[in-house]
Amino acid sequence: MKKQLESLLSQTIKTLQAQNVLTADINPLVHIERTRDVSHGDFASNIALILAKSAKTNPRQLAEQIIAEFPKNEAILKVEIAGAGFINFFINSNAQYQVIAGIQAAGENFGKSQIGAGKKVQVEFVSANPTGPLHVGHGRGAAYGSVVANLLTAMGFEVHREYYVNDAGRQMEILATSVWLRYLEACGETFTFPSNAYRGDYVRDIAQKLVQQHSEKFVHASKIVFADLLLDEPEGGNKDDYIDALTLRAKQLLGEGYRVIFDIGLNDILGDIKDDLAEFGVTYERWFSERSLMDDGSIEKSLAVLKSNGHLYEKDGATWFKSSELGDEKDRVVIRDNGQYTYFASDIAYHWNKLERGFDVLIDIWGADHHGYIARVRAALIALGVDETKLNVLLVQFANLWRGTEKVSMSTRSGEFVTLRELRDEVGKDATRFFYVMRRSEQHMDFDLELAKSKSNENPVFYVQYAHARVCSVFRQLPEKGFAQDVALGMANLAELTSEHETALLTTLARYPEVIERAASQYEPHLLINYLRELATDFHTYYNAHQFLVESDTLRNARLNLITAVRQVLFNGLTLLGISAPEAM
RNA sequence: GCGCCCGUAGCUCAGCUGGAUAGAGCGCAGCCCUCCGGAGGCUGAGGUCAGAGGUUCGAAUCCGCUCGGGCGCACCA
Repeated sequence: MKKQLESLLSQTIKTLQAQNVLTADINPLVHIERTRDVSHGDFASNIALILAKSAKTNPRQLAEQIIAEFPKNEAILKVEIAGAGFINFFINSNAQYQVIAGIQAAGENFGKSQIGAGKKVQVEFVSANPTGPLHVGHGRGAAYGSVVANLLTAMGFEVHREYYVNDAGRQMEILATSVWLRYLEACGETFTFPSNAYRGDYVRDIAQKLVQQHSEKFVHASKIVFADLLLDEPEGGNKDDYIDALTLRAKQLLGEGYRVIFDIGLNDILGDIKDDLAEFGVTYERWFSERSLMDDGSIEKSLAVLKSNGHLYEKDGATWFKSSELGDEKDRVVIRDNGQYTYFASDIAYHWNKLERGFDVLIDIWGADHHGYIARVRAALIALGVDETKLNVLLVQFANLWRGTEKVSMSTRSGEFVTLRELRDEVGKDATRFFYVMRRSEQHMDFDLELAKSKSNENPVFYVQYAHARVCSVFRQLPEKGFAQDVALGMANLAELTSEHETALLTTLARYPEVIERAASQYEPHLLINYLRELATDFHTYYNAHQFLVESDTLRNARLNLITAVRQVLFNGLTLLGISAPEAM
């Protein structure tokens, strides 16, 4: 309906241009919006206000002319001018009922479109280092990314979900070293655990597996391991230098064995992350290995291109990228003075690789603490000579956990962070996903565990799911009362749905495709959440005000068709969110 | 210090790319209710949209400034 009005309106504009009422050179963005107040009709346009100036007339007069030329249409009851020059459209009530048939016909496809047909979108999200379990910060990115991907899929895009695995680099080496040290402890060696190593219990668990699989094969006496090392930070040294030195020592002592330990750590943690995300309803088409970019020469190749384009230089033994010339605040190192690539170097290669795979749109979902990274990645893409406008970086702010009025303290340093798995175990998948995407992603959010768990109307997840269950409950009672649904009879008598609750529901249902399109195109899943809460509210209000299972066969079946449509839309929306639509609760 | 994000009811948050009287939930005040699931219903109070400017027919929304909060400014990822 909205689309129809928009196209009729732009037709009208063209007509007026042909009549020289409006100049031909303007090409206004015709925009129809739903009214907030019923006295303003169903839809409204501000087009006259926008064009009045260029038409050298006043808005109300222009609106007059627009209405005069507006094509006649059966669905439109009347068109009015209001206020400063708004054009209000009143829809024929018969047209309002069509949404029920539309929902029935489309079923699970209601709300989907083909706007993105033929376009490939890649969504990269989470991509946490496999150095430990996912925590609640990653959880928000996971929920957000997967819903954005679902929304884009519903718009007809070919969506490719990807997790970039940092399976190379210093952090992973520190993990491997940490595993080895815990392994040594398990084998009876005693020493002071480095301050910069990974201290989580999961490291001990992995070390234990190492013991089981390889017994004492990798044991070296702590005397030798720690011989002639630098000082650790608590002793007045530098913790980074210390752990790097220890890693080097590990490689020397272990030889090939170092890689075995490294891979055990990597595979164990990555496996855990994969399970965790799968249980959270988050799936990927591909887990992209950073190491593969080193192995196949991609990093070398992309740096070579940068070099030949004159964007690299040497300074202090390191190789720098001149990102400051391309919008970044300073230049960045791509090869360290010890010859190792920085994380940024592989990221350049990775983003180049993404574009070479032919995606029309790249979406990167990052934690908000990485925002400083955007400029340099963009700079790199420009320097490589590829279309950097395809890259969209979406930032997700952190979530604070609350238990009622108590803030749950989290500090990564002490290892006392709350994991995503713990959160899911306590709150459940549905509520976790719902709460994570309930707020705009770039908004800091408070996540109340007590509220998320509560079975009451204050809990929005419960409220929405309960609306779905309630419709199902009505249908369970149908045979108990000796009735059976007659869909055709109901469709033929939709005109009996005349109460304000019913017309409100009809409008809300009709809005669904618009909401999905907007949520998808702006990457804002919270719009869908808000919509579902409104739909649930409309339904509960209706439920409280009217008996559905009335004696009249025509009215009863009309109402059953309406609530069937409600159930379908609730189901479709919840499914896009990756949340279940229970039939009873 | 520089950069990015944010500031809307007591609290948590919406606000449809600049529109009509700024909304919802919770909380608060009052009233009603014994009906398909009481996991109710109705009404009300509550706002300098952080502040002061600018852009225009029109600003919570756009632009520059001030204040306040978060984050980032590595040869870490």
